[in-house]
Amino acid sequence: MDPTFFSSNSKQIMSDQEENDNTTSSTPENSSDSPPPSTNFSDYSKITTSTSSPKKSARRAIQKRVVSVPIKNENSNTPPPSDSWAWRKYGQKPIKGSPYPRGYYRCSSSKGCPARKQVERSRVDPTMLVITYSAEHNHPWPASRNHNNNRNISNPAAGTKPCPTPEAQQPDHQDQDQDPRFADLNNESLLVNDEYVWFADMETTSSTVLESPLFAESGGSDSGDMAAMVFPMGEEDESLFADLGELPEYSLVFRHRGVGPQAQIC
DNA sequence: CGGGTTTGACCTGCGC
DNA sequence: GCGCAGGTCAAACCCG
Repeated sequence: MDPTFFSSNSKQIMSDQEENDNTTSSTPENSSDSPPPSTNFSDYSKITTSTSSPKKSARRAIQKRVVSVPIKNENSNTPPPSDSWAWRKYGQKPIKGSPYPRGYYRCSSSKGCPARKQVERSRVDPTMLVITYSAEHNHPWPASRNHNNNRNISNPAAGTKPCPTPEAQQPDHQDQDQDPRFADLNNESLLVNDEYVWFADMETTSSTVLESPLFAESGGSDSGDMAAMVFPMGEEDESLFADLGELPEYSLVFRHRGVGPQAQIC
C-alpha cells in the first residue's frame, strides 16, 4: 500500500479525537441525553472518530467504519454492493498508488442524512471492495427511507432503516440498552433491533465485515497492504478489543478471512 | 422534471 | 512557503 495511504487521515483522526474529547462539553449534542463520545463506541469498538475539514464546521466528530466485501462481479466498473440504503455518488478520485479510483458516496436515503461512504477496490486483493462508512457522531438521524423497492433485499426487516451509521452496526441491541456506553444509541430514530444491521444486509452477506481500528496502527507497517490495514489485530488491538469478550458476535466479526470462517453479522 | 452520475475545479491538511 | 494528495463542490450531463 502506498505509505501515505490513510497516513494523513490517521493523524487527523487521532488529533481530532483528542480535540473531540476536549470539546465535548461544549457541543449541544452532548448535553443531558447524550454521553460524551469518550464514553461510548469510540472506546468500545474502535469506531474511529474524526472531524472533517474546518470548512465543514457543522460536522463534528466523524465515526468511520471499514468494511471489506468480496466483489461478485469482476467487471472493472462494478458498482458498489447494494446495502439497502440509497447512496448518491458525489465524487471520484484516483488514489495515488492505487490502480483503482475511490468513489465518494453520500447517503440519500433521507433528507439531511449525513452518512457517507468511500468505495475503492483493495489494492492487495482486487476481488475485495473496501468500503469506508462514515457518519457524524451523535447525529440525530433522520427518518429512514422505505427501501421496499430496493434490490436484493432478503431481510424482511430491511424495509425500514435509519440512516446508515457506524453506531447502527452494533451486534446486540439488548446489550446497548443495558450498557451506558450505548446510551447515545437510544435514539428515537434507532428503535428496532433490526435496524442495527446497517450494512449487514448487504448482498454479500458472507463478506468479511469488521470493525477496523482504522489507521490507528497504520504507521506500524509500511507493507502497503490494505488488508493489513483492514484486518489488523496486533497486540495493542487485542487489548483495545479486550472488552469485546462480552460480545461473542464480535469475536467472529474480527476473525480474519482465511484465518477462520468468514464472519456474518446476522 | 427530478434524481443520479461524471468530472474538473477548488479547498484543506500535511510533509518537506 | 510550496507542492502534493485527499476530500468536496458544483455544473453539466444522463436517464427514467
